[in-house]
Amino acid sequence: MLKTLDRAGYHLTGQRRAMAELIASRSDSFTADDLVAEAAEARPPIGRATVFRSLEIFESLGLVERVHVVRSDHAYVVCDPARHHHHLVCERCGRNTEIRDVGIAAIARDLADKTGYRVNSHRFELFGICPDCQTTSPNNS
Amino acid sequence: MLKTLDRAGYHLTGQRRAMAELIASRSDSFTADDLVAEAAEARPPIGRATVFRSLEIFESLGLVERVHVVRSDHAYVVCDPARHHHHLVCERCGRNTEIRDVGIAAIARDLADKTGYRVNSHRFELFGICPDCQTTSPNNS
DNA sequence: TTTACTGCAAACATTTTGCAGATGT
DNA sequence: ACATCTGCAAAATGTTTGCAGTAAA
Repeated sequence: MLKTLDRAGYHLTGQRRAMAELIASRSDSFTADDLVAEAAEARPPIGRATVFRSLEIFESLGLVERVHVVRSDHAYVVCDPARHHHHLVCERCGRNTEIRDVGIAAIARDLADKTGYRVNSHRFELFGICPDCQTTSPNNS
Repeated sequence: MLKTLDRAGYHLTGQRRAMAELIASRSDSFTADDLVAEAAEARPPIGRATVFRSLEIFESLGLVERVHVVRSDHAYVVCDPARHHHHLVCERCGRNTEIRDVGIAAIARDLADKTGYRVNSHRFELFGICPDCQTTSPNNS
């Protein structure tokens, strides 16, 4: 992650290292605000503005991605920037599973043919309940 | 559209009728703010708060849907509430083409098997350039 | 040493809310 | 008549920006 930042010409500041650590240690999705809260505790502490600025950079490098979580927009998830992929997010705990391409690209190509659109990108996100949450507390609609 | 509102027990006020008309006349995607501007001109004029409240209702009834347009979140598109579908949005003009299910459901089912998640919903959105915009002004990155 | 980065606090944009009065049923 | 709906303006969110100081290269 740091390597990606460095390679892109960004300074490796203490804050960005701390950000990378905070983000990397997350297996679930998180909001900018979650991060702001944690970041204030980090060493060195990271200000709100910097969190947003970093997220922007991280996103532009494909290290994190914004997903459209039900009932609360703008969550982020960690990504492997190298591969095209999609996300499967647990609606209960926020856990995120990265999905390799599974034939969506072919469907997109097919739709391009049928509609005449030139399809530049697509977004495929799945929401559900992860295995762990299915066993724990099966209550909750 | 009005019928759907009525059947759901909502009052058919002048504002809601006007909203329905504004929305129905759109073949492209629009932001809440677009609508606020138009709504102020409508008769009867519709206030900001009412636009948001109406959009919320319309969305809950499946009459419109929020899509995650690149470079500007929170656009809305008109929907057929009866059918499961996806959206293909033109990045240039905002035009929206509704896509019937094209095998995504099967993929989702397959992923549920592989990951152990109970998949409740998915979101599949495509972005590109519509046929018209491809011929008109082919400049613009 | 030079330019990028950071924090702060203020500015912004967007959406929500309380309340008194208007309106649909 | 009664509950719902509306507008307004204020408040709550969420994100961005200007600027003076700080730190990386």
